[in-house]
Amino acid sequence: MVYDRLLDELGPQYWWPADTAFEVIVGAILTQQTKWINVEKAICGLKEHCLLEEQALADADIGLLEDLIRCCGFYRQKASRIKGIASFFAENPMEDVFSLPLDELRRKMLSLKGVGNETADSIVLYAAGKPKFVIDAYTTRMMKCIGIEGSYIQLQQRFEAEIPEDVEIYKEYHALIVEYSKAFCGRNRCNECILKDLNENGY
DNA sequence: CACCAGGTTGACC
DNA sequence: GGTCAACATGGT
Repeated sequence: MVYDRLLDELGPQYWWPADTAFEVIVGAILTQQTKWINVEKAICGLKEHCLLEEQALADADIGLLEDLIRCCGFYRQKASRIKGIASFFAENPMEDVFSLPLDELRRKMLSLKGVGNETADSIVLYAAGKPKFVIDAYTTRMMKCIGIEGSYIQLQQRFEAEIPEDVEIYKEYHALIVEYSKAFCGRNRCNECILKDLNENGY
């Protein structure tokens, strides 16, 4: 299995690095098309200003937010989006929202501005701890390299059908694919070994 | 200097 | 249903 090989080669990644579920959610928006190192800087600044909390972030000055997250790019839309999402969770306690059935929770997250498929699944998996496999650009490219193309949902269904429905495995596998791709794959092609392994030994 | 990073949205077909 | 420009900074 590719999962076992990646785990063996790279070791556990322990994603998502964050102190709280709310930090995961904010980070999920900030990391869109952005290197994690820049997200860490922004998270750090938000923490210094005690803004990594639902009500505080919801009430924060938009100009201050823009300054604090400028290093993440798309800073104007991201500032208004994390503020909007903070307002939602200030009104709807996370514990209540996360206790919704998985599909309902996912739809609820998708209804928030700034939350698309990947971000919704990152929140469901890494913040709420429920089994939804996250498909990102690296995963999409890896699949394309072995001849499998499809919509986000189609790729996700394929993964979820191939591997055990286990939150810890979902978390690690996605993280491993990202780290492996960053280390060994080019922009338009994947490492030959993993492709061969995927074809011959399965996910 | 060109290219890309752990995407999403709204407009349009 | 799908495609596509726009969104923006920081590092190689």
